[in-house]
Amino acid sequence: MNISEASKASGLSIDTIRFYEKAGMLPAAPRDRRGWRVFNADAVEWLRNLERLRATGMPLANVRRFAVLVHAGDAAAVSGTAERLTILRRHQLRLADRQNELDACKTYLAHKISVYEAMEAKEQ
Amino acid sequence: MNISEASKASGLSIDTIRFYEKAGMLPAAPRDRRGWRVFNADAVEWLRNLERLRATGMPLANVRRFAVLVHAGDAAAVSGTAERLTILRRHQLRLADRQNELDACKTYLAHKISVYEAMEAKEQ
DNA sequence: CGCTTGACCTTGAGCAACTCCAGCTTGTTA
DNA sequence: TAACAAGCTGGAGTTGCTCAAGGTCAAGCG
Repeated sequence: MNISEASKASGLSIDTIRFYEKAGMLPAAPRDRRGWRVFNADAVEWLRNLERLRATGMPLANVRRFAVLVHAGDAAAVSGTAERLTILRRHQLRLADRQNELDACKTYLAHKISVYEAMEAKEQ
Repeated sequence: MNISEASKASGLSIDTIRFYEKAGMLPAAPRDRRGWRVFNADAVEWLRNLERLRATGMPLANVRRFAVLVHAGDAAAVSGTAERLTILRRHQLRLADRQNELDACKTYLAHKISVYEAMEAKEQ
């Protein structure tokens, strides 16, 4: 799978994928003989995870730290479990905040839209 | 009400309020004799609206356009209703996307966290 | 009455996280 | 063999804040 397919499959733009690679958020993609990046199913799955975390506001620095822990060898796979849990649990809390913001905005929009609709109806 | 009180009441940082004023997203705040900005209840309510829209990802350019329409005179208050509705309805759609992203991430986190918890339990 | 303090002011630089662009390489297709 | 499509790199540009330096001014204290 090339980068444009990986982009479509993950929801990240091509530029963003290259940027993430350079930023150490994914293991450097292997290349074909032309020098093009090749993505397998695992790589794409990881891109999707990155997209989820970033879309919901996890800072790059945290995502990078999580990435390093996930892609480290077996030794780190053990020793880093606690830290990974910490990062993910902190993000769960952030999601709750986001949900509140979303709900507040939903309410605001519903209200304002009904006001403007009433104004339009009266004008006409 | 001074800027630090307005900041606490709206959830925007002091710097952000000044930045929004300069960016034309709020009517230039009146000043007291020292040159300090003064915010009344309406101004703070508007800051809260800005906070809701931005926290949920409306681009500055759209917020600014909405702000201009809202704070224009009576003539524009009539003629701009349709455009305001358009802006807000578009944002409602964006909220639905955000909700989906949030839910997807929630699921992912719940799954990953349970996996890591199982690993921790086994280690110990 | 002078001095310090604290909260605000402005201007401008810095930063995060992309996004876009110019110019180059390479397999394929006509 | 020339053109094309898709990728590559390095670097500049954009958005939306955030921070820092240096300045003003009313109020309180000695």
